[in-house]
Amino acid sequence: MIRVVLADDETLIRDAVAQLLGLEDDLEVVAVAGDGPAAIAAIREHRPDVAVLDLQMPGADGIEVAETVRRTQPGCQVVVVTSHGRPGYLKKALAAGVRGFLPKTVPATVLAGAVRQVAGGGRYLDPELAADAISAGDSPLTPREADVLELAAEGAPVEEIARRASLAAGTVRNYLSSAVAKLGVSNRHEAVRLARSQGWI
Amino acid sequence: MIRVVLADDETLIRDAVAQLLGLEDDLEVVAVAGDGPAAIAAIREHRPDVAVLDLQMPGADGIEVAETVRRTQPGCQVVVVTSHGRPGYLKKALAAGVRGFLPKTVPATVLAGAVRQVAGGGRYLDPELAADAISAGDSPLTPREADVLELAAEGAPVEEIARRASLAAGTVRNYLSSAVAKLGVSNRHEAVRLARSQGWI
DNA sequence: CGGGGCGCATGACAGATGTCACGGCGCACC
DNA sequence: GGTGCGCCGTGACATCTGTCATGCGCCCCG
Repeated sequence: MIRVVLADDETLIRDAVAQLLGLEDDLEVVAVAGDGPAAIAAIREHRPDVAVLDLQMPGADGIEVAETVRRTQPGCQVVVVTSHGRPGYLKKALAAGVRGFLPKTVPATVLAGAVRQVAGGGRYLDPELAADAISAGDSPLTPREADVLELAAEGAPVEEIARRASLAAGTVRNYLSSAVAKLGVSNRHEAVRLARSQGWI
Repeated sequence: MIRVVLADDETLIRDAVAQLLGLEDDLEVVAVAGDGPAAIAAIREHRPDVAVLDLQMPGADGIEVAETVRRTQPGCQVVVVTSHGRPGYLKKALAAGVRGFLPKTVPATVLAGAVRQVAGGGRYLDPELAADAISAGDSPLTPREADVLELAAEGAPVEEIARRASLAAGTVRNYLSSAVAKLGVSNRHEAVRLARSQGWI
């Protein structure tokens, strides 16, 4: 019997997926959680074989939880499920020791299969996402460029970004400018959108 | 027995929720669909008592589907489920004849209860969302302001917005300026974010 | 040890944006 | 039949952005 802890912030989805996994003969959902910290606590307490984590959760996202789990409980394998299949997310997830990664667009049987796969020491990556991640390449942005672009994401003016990043306004403009150039777009907002879609910020 | 058609673009969620509803003694999921047009076709073919629709779907969103259903099959009641509980969405949904509206954060039992409620001719609105929608008030934006703001949402420059809206650049600036003033924010991007969060665009 | 990349900053300039004032047109409501 | 409001536009101005050139210091790698 494979013991599973499930975390997703949407109760309806959590209940439904828990039901669904519970119907499999060899799977048992031993606990569920609605946010990152609760997931960490549940995994610590119930010591499951596999943790199925939503990528987007309040408190701590699936990747942060995965990192904690890897450090504190190497025996627990992590599968991440997400609505947003950004290439950068898959890379970060793999770096965090995640063994399974799939979008919510897959059929239920695939999730069950992935859980079995990682429980047996294997891996399961969604082929589409894996192909995207490989072909997408790494982020061309330097760390500071990414920082600044992230602060620019909410439409804040340069001056406010500068304050929040403890930089001079001119420096912020330079970073934004080089990010825009690297991404081949025409203004900061398109740069934000592109970087977001790739999971670079 | 209440016959249900379920539509959601994420297969995993669709499968899971279908399972879950199917476990209820008095509910029967007679068809599922993964996008708007497929939902319309499935409802036309299977003539369910209740249609449970995700708000975000490719092709036609839950509200468009609801409008079609109301026109062509008044006997089929619609419940809309969403990840994004924007006040404006609830208003639009009610205007489209939707009888039930709830976020995906509710427990599974609530969804089943809502389905029964609307099947019996009643309504079910999530109390939180209903309160938000009432207190949020209507959009202060004029139709054209909303149009222009929507076109500005992707970070397009004024000139492009003007072309796409068939307006003079100065007029676009005026609309953006008045939208920014009405929303009490400091630039167009914050205006877009606020209007988005309220479901006004 | 000498590049080369990166972080940080300044200054200057063109172009885009936000603001304000103003005017005309059409429509609905009193 | 006026009065208001929304819609559409122009022009001018201050400010913000995007771009470019340039400089300094740091650290890593060959």
